[in-house]
Amino acid sequence: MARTRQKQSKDRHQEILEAAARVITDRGLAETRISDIAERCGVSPGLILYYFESKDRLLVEALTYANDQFYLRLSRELRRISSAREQLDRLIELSVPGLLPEYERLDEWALWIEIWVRALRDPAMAKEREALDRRWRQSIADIIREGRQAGEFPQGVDADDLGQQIGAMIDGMAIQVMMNDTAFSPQRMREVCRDVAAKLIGFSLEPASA
Amino acid sequence: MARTRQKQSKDRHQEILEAAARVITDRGLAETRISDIAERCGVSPGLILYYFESKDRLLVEALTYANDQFYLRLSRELRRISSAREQLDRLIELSVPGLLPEYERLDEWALWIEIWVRALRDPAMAKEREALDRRWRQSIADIIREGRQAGEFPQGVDADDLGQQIGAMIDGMAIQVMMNDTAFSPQRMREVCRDVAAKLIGFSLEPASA
DNA sequence: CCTGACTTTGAATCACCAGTCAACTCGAAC
DNA sequence: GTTCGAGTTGACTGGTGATTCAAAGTCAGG
Repeated sequence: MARTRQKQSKDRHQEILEAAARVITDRGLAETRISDIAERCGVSPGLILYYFESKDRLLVEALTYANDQFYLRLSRELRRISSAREQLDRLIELSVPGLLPEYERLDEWALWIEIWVRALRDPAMAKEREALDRRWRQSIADIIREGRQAGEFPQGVDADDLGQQIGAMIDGMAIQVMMNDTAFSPQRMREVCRDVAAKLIGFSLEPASA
Repeated sequence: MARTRQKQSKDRHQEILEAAARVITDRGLAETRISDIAERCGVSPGLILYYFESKDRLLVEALTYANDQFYLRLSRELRRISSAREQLDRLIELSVPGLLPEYERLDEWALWIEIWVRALRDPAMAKEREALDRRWRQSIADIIREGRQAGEFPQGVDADDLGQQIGAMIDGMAIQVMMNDTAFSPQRMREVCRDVAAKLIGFSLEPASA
């Protein structure tokens, strides 16, 4: 059946993307060879280029794919939480590098930095990056809007602006944590992020929960 | 004279570092060839490796060198300003990518991202990065301490913690601005940074100056 | 069983580039 | 003016890795 073939082909496609993301995480974009990806899939190097036009395109797709996965997981989780406060907490938790080892997931942040570098010079990557980033900031802004509607958060600064500010803060701190485990621990990042987010949005943390 | 030789040699050393930083800014670390650097210096490729043990060491030194230059410029400027408020403003101005074209300087931030990527896997780079970053956050914390001593800023959160928070915010926003000129302009970043910094430190901006 | 399209292989090609090296230049010291 | 050695050149080497390709394998449908 054409269907079977198509499905098989699609699986392989995805399999390669996953392997690529994994290799990039482990070795870095610069040290990623097609043969590494092939090895990880248990196939020959030639096959990689049978499924992808070029190494470059594959890499961009892989970076995008990995970030998509993260986003899907994030929004699936948030959908289950009703309180905006708790949504925000969870979003922060999921965004702190290395805080939740149970996930055994790729280091999303290492991939983000690779995306940034590449986006500086590769227009295709730049475009993808913008979409990914917009979506991410949107999630934050949506939580704030919901929280306001529910009366959990006060009115105030434009929600999209806050999304941008809180997003920037998370990005900046994630870099520190990722680079420099000792001076700035994941736990500390979580605390500070909650704190600053509260201050920016304008609600106060219960003294007990700090 | 030995002196002359030594000086000449030192100039060449620095000349190569500058050329390297320039090439990295233009083409990105991944696309930087020894021959590009040589060409920029107007010398032959062989000479580059006469002065530097290997390409890798040269690149790390060049990234460090460029950041040093930025820091020196920054602290030279800040030393001339007595008001902490104005020091903070100036620090923000100098940190916003592309805000002050008159400098015609390298894009420091593009280099920072390269530093981050490399620091993820190269211990030598990681060490340099940490020192550079510490110094940078220190500058912010020092401004806050001075401002408090002078009564310009209220007492409050630990100055080093604030340095970390404000530093992270600047990092995060700089990334956005650098990547995405349209959605977040340098001017806007300056405003937002001042705003958020004021909120975090706990002073209020005069309505007139906004 | 055959056939033909899709998948997979791995050897061959091709370009590129870091690093080496033998030779050359040239100013300084004597 | 001769020697010395740092500075400089650019051709060469060696290795690497993306991409190509012809051949082989697989499998669904007839």
